Amino acid sequence: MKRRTTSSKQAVFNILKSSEVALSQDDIEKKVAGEMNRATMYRILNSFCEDGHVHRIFSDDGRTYFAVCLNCKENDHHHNHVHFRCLKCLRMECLKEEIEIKMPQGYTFKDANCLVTGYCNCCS
Amino acid sequence: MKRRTTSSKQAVFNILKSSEVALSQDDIEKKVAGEMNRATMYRILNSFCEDGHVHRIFSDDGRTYFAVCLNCKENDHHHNHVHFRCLKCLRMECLKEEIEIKMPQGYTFKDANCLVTGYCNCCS
DNA sequence: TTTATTATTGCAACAAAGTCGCATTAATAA
DNA sequence: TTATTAATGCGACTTTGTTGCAATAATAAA
Repeated sequence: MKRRTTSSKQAVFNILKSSEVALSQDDIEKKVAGEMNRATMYRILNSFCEDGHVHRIFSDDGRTYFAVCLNCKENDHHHNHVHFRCLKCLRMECLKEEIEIKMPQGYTFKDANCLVTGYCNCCS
Repeated sequence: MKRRTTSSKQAVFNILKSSEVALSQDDIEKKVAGEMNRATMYRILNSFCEDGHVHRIFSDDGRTYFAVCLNCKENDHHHNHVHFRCLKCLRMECLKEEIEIKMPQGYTFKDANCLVTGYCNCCS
């Protein structure tokens, strides 16, 4: 299934790319110009994740956030950096810090999703 | 609002206590003897979390898992240990390892939810 | 440039997790 | 034993996310 370039995809990608924080589908819907179907947007976001352009962050607020992969090379996605969600301004951002996880004997690591909540420097 | 001891609460707590893995509401419903209303169970689980007897794990499968606090003292809950979910047997367990997260300047830490996916020693 | 192919979109319906109001039941205190 | 109010069950609801299907449009082929 070869991917096709569409204006919807470009719009979503530009919003993600120009955002300094991770965005939920809801956030993106508010930022996008005009109308875009929710199902379509989820399909776009899912395809970005599959293709490795974007990564998901599963938050404790029940939403999934999306952010462009900055330090990930093609075929080398390391998502074991820490995400931070401010409990006051609700912004979700990627922290620089990476965590090292020693897996127990016999366990195989696949992916990590590390979320820290608290207050950012503006809200502390 | 003083808490009251009920058989439903005891049942849920015993299930959580005797489980070596973290359980979702769905998991508990399957294990509980007889019927228990879903809303009731969520209320029970939420009260356990509020009281600090149980902690939540937000998983990438969209569910919330619950586990008794083992190494947490009253008023000192440190949930910055790592959780692991096996992609094959779907078990969710608490790993011993604790992570240290250096917060950026001005940020306040509140809680951490760190989930690793992969394959456990049985499924590797 | 025109046509054929098939990825993408929008719509509506659906699914699952979790919450909430309200009347009823039952644990605890008086 | 009675009064108080926390806990329960029920049903309706919300939110996040997915899916089938017909219509549309991006790309390849002619």
